[in-house]
Formats: sequence, structure tokens, C-alpha cells
Amino acid sequence: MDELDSAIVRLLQEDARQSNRDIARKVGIAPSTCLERIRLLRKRGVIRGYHADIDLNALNRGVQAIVAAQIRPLTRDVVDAFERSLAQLPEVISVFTIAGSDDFLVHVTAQDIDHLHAFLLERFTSRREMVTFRTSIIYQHHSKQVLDPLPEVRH
Amino acid sequence: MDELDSAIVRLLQEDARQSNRDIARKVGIAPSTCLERIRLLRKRGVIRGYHADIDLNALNRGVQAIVAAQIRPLTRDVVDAFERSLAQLPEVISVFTIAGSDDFLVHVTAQDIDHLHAFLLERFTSRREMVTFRTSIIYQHHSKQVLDPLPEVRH
DNA sequence: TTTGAAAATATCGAAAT
DNA sequence: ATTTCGATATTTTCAAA
Repeated sequence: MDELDSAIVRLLQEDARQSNRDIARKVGIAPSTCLERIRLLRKRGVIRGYHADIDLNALNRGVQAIVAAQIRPLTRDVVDAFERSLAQLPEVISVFTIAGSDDFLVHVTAQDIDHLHAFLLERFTSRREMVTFRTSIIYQHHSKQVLDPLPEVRH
Repeated sequence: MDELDSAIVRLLQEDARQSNRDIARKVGIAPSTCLERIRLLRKRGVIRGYHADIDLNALNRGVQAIVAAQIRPLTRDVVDAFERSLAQLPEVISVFTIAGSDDFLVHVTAQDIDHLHAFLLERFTSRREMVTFRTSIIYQHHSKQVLDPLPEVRH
């Protein structure tokens, strides 16, 4: 990851659909070099993928919430099964496994408040491993789409 | 948003860098039609952008945490200023404004635990509007990259 | 890394279904 | 309204320097 790679990564975060040629021009290298660099970044796992960012309203997901969940026992089996089953639910869009009094933060979406309520009653309340969960409606969510590398640690 | 649009949106979520030609072939329409549909989806704001997904470790962001923050007073001025100042911090990658006992969930990243600690001490502890905040280290974060529309509500 | 050339793709207007 | 066609511009891709 030199300066060139960082610049390429930054541009692809800004607009993943711009042409290799444009990226090459902006960072000041030949298109073929740029192409090869992007390939390597992809292969090394630095670039994990390219994804369109879609308006949740257009996906009929007008309501969002964060569910803070506590489960027991915290064994690998139970934790893994819980995570896997969450991942299968269409309403679940992201899961944070965390340390602290809560074990998970689950970012969920639904058509409206009624669907959110029904979803939580059907998929959360009834779980055997669920100890408690608290639901917080999300008023707004702003996510940074372009992240720069943080400065290296001085030795 | 008909079936065709949904299919295009799904494909662009899976891989935003595939060619218009490939997308057209996969959904079974002419490339020119596909191009026009993608343009309209973009124009209508259904597609908000295309972004490369980058490995946080490669960005020197090996540690993640969620900070649940409570601020007062909850006036528009204070809330807006708080959100704006968070957005400027390189460590902050996403902010949820929520209802409930906490007002914000702030997703932050840092080089390591020491930097996270220093960051929180410098940028959170000292704020005048901050009533309390609790920090939870993130062990894992899984985010769905492809979201389908939720079923329409029956009338 | 770059150059250069061929193959693939994007793009647009016009005509057709 | 969508598609097909044709024509051109642009881009990707790779072999060779």
C-alpha cells in the first residue's frame, strides 16, 4: 500500500464505476499499470468488492432500528447459530458482535413500524437463547463512503 | 421500480463494476435499455452511488468500537453541531441518531486500543454537551451488501 | 512501468416492433 | 415504451519493449 494504491483505493471508494482509464489519469499512471494495481489490491483483499449504494426507501425499507441483544449461554455454538440465523433474515442488514453488557447490535429494517414490531415479536422475542433485547428506532444514519488510511503509529 | 429495475439494482449491489453489457445480458434486455434504466435509477436517487468496499485493516483501522452517547440539550442547534463535528473526525465511520435512552451510536475505528482510548479522551470526554457515553469494542461486524426490496404491504 | 494494437464495451441516434 | 441496429468513441486487455 503505497501512495498510489491509496489514491486508487480512494477513487474507487468515491466512484466504483468510473473507468480504469480515468483512475489512471487522475493518479498519473498508465492505464495498464492502474489495471494491474487494482487487480492486486483485489487479490490481496484490500478491495473486498464494489457495491451500489441503494436508497432504503426504494427497497421498501422505510423504518430502521438498532436492536441491542443479550444472549446466553455465550458458547461458540450458540453464538454462531445466532449469527447465522440473523444473517438469513431479510430485515437484518448488519450485525455487530460486541463486548460489554450487550452481546450484539443488530441493524434491522422494515416496511413500517407495524412490520418492525411484528418482525421483532416473531424473530426475537421467542428465541430460547435471548435474555433481553432493547430496540431503538433510527432517526438518521450517516455512513462515510470514503475512508482514508489512518496515520501509521510512530515507533 | 418494476422487476427489471429490481434485478438491475440487485446486480449492481453484487458487483458495481461489471459492464452494462453483462448486466443487460443477465436480466435479458438490450444494453441500450439497460443503460437508460441505470441512468434513470441514478437520477431518481434509487442508486445513491457506487463504492469500493475496503478492508479496514488495510486502512490501518484494526480496532472498531461503538460509542453510545447521550447529549444535552437536545436542541436542533446542539444536535446538528454535534453531528457535523463527528462527521469531520477521521475515526468516525458512521453515526446513528436514535430514539431511546441514548441519542447517538457512533461507529468508530482506530489503529489500535491505545489510539481508540486517546481518541475518546480527546474527542468525547471533554465535550460540553456530552452527558454520558459508553464504549463497546466490536469483535466482528458483518454487513449485508445486497438488499432485496421487502414485500409490499397488502391492503 | 509504459507503449501500442486488437478486442470488447459504451454510447447515441434512428428506425422498427 | 422498448428494442434492434449501426456507427463511432472509448475503454479494456495483454504482449512486448
